[in-house]
Amino acid sequence: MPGRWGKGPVKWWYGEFRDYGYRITIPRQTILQVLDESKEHLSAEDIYLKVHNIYPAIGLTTVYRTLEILVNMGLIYKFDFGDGRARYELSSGSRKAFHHYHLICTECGRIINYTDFIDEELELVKKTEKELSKKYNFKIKNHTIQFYGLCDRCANNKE
Amino acid sequence: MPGRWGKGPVKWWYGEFRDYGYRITIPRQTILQVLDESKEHLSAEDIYLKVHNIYPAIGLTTVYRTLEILVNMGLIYKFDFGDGRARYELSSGSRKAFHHYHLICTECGRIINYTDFIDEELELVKKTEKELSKKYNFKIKNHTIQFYGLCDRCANNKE
DNA sequence: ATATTAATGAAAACGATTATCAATAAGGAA
DNA sequence: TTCCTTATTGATAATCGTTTTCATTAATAT
Ligand SMILES: [Mn+2]
Ligand SMILES: [Mn+2]
Ligand SMILES: [Zn+2]
Ligand SMILES: [Zn+2]
Repeated sequence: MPGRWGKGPVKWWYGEFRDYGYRITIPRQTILQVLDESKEHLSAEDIYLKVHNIYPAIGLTTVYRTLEILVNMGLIYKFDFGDGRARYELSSGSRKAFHHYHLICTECGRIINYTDFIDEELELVKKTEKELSKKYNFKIKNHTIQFYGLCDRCANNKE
Repeated sequence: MPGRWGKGPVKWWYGEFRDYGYRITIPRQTILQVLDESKEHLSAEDIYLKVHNIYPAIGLTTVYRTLEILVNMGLIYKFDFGDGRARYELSSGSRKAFHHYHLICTECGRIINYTDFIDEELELVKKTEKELSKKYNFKIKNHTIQFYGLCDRCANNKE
C-alpha cells in the first residue's frame, strides 16, 4: 500500500524497522537505497559518499550507526576482506540478493562473487553445522567461505 | 646440527629465513618461540607482552614487522575474527600445527578450532579451487571457512 | 676484526571507527 | 493538525590498532 506513511512507496524493510522499534528516517532510507542499488562491496565511506550525492546533510557517523543496526537486524552482512576497512552488502534475506561466496585478490583487492558449487558447499556446511552444534554446544548463526589469491590481471603483472 | 650458528639449537625455520635473505635475530627468534609455545590465537599485543617477558628490549613495532614477514613467508596465518585486531597462528607448514577451521563466538570472542569433516571440506575446497581457477583465471593461494554464532556459555546467558 | 647494511625501537603519524553532546525531527497522543 | 517525548542526527573530539620515520644497533660476509 504505497503512500501509507506520506510520500514515497512502502519499502520491503519498513516492517523490520517497525518490529525493532526503529524510526524510519531519511538517512536510513537513503543508506538502504544506496545498498540496494549497488552490486559492489561498499565501505562505510563509499556509502557515505553515495548517500551524500542524494542527501548532502548526511554525516559519516550516521552511516556507521545505521550500518551497525542493519547488521544486527540481519539485513546486511559485514565483511573484512583484509584491506583495513569493513565492507557491506545486502544479505540474502533481502529481495535481489543471492547466496554466494567470495574470491579475493590480495594484490588489488578485487572481489568476485561466485555461486559455483554453492549447493554442495551449502549441504556440507549444513552437515558440519549440525555436528558442530551438537559437539561444541555452539549455536551457529552464519558462516563465510573465502578464497584468497591473485586475479588474472595481477597474476600476469607478476611474471 | 645444533650450535652451528653459536648458541641454541638450530630451529626448523632457519633455512626458510636464509632462503628469503632475512637475518636471524633475537626478536625474531623469540617471536617464533612464543608462537610455537602458544596454542591460542594471539594478537600483536599478546605476542608483544609474551616476548617482553623473555626479551624486555622488544618493541611493538618489531612485532608488527616480524609478523608481516612471517605471513609473507607463509610461516604464520593472519586472521580477523571481527574484534578489531588481527590474530596470528603458526601455519600448517610448521611442525605441530594441524589444518583446521574456526568457530567464533560473536558475543565473547571465544574461538574453537575444529577438524571435523576436514577431509570432506578439503576435498570440496580442492574441487572448487580447481574450477574457479579455470573459470575466473584466479590463482588461489589459500582459503578460510569460519562459523559465527554463540558458544555454550553465551547462549545460556541469553535466555 | 671490520665493513656493510638489514634490523631495531622510540616517537610521531595515520586511518578507520567510536564516543560525546547539543540540536533536530519521527511518531504517538491529544 | 499541533504538541510532546525522546530517538536520531551530525560536528567534533577521542580512541586504538597499525604504519611511518629516523637515528642507532647488531647480524652477516669478508
Ligand atoms: Mn558479495
Ligand atoms: Mn586456529
Ligand atoms: Zn588483482
Ligand atoms: Zn561466547
